[in-house]
Amino acid sequence: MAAKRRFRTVKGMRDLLPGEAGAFAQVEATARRVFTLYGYREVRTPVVEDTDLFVRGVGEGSEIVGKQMYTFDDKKGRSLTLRPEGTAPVARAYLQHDMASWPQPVKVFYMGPYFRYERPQAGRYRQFSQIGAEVIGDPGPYSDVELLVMLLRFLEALGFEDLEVGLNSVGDSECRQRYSRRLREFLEPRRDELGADSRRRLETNPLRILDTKAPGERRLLEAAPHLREVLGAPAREHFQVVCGQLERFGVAYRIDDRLVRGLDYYTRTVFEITSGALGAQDAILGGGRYDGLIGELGGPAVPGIGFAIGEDRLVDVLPDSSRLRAGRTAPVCVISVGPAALDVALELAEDLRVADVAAISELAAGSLKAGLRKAGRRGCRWVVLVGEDEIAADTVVLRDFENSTQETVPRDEFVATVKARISA
RNA sequence: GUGGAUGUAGCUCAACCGGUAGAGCGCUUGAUUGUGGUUCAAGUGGUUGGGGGUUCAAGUCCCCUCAUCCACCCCA
Repeated sequence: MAAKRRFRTVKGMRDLLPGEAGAFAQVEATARRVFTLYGYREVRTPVVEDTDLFVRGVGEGSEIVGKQMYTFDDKKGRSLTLRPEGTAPVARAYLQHDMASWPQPVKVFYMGPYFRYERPQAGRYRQFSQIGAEVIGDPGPYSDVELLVMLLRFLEALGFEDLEVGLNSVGDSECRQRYSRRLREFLEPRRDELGADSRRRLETNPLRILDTKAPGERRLLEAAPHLREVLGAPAREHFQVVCGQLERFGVAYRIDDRLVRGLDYYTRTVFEITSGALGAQDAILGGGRYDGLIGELGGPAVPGIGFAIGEDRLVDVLPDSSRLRAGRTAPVCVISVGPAALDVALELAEDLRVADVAAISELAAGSLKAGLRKAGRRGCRWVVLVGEDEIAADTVVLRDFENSTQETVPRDEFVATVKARISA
């Protein structure tokens, strides 16, 4: 390698170059538009939080808290953490700013970078982008439905068609405890059929055994008791309303008994949307209800529900229609023929921008030929040319690459002419 | 944290059984005077990820290391 000691991105982190960054911007703009349509408002919380917020919020038993956090001490010895997820910070903000005194429920959305120290892989980075939304303060199932419908609307707006919506209910904490006990009773006698990971989880978090990928364990679990069979009446009714309403709104979903999520705060409704076009990390979004989280953080018993979209994964499988609308450079390129017209070229480009026409100026070109070649490669369709002749005649040349035609127009009319040609 | 694969020019790749690197794309310039895309020509570009070893000789074999990718795990 020519430059062996050149700096590069840190492991698990990446640069988004113009093409990719354009797709991200497109996705974010769509999210803002659709979520705003549903009455959600954007919030931005800090990237760094008190470590304890995640320990308490996400759960000590979770893998995230256990081994994936970027945690460090600041100069005063406070333990801080780069946020690994977005719900706990929003819940914190809800309490800190007493949003309980706002009209309930509070509906917010947010987007930005998150950090998890994991081994990078397809669709998994140490810094990744999430777009999330939360509804805090309504315990009812209709909020679940509206949130899911909004999500589908958003994906539809981006041109997605064949996505799998998985749905389940993990019940309230009493149901979960009851179920954990049953599952343990069922699996304990078959302990030696389980892998090391699952055996460990048998003690710590039996529910997580459900989403194992090991074929042998999956077969074993077919005979296991179902989570939804032990749901208490309130959780069961909640889930029934959610399912019924989703059907009413034409949302195609699949009930997935094995769908349990890794963050400890989830209760009742949980969901996940996957894409077959991704690799092993096929979840492009996941979420659920967290009726106990705010209480866990020291607040009142306020229920909530939300989701997080893995923007990197979403962009990976973004339909071409959305991708094309992203990118795009300026359609007009202003070239000076020879150095004598540089100042005029600069001025002409500025005239266009003042008139709201995106223009790129080609000021570094050597020959006119080189300038035209660059304009073409940059994807510009029109070129405005000025040289000594044009300055003398007070005109500019407007060339149309697509039709290989050009016209000479008076300088004081060129902006209007360019606008007319572009919109034609 | 565990396992597998791969590291040769800015990018995508080639180099038979070890004989001191090559193509395409890109970039720059030119094909008469101020006109792109196609074509043609020339130029640019590499201590073969790094270190050590074996050998007369290593991109090629061995060891170490680093990085990337994929999977487990985890989850968005």
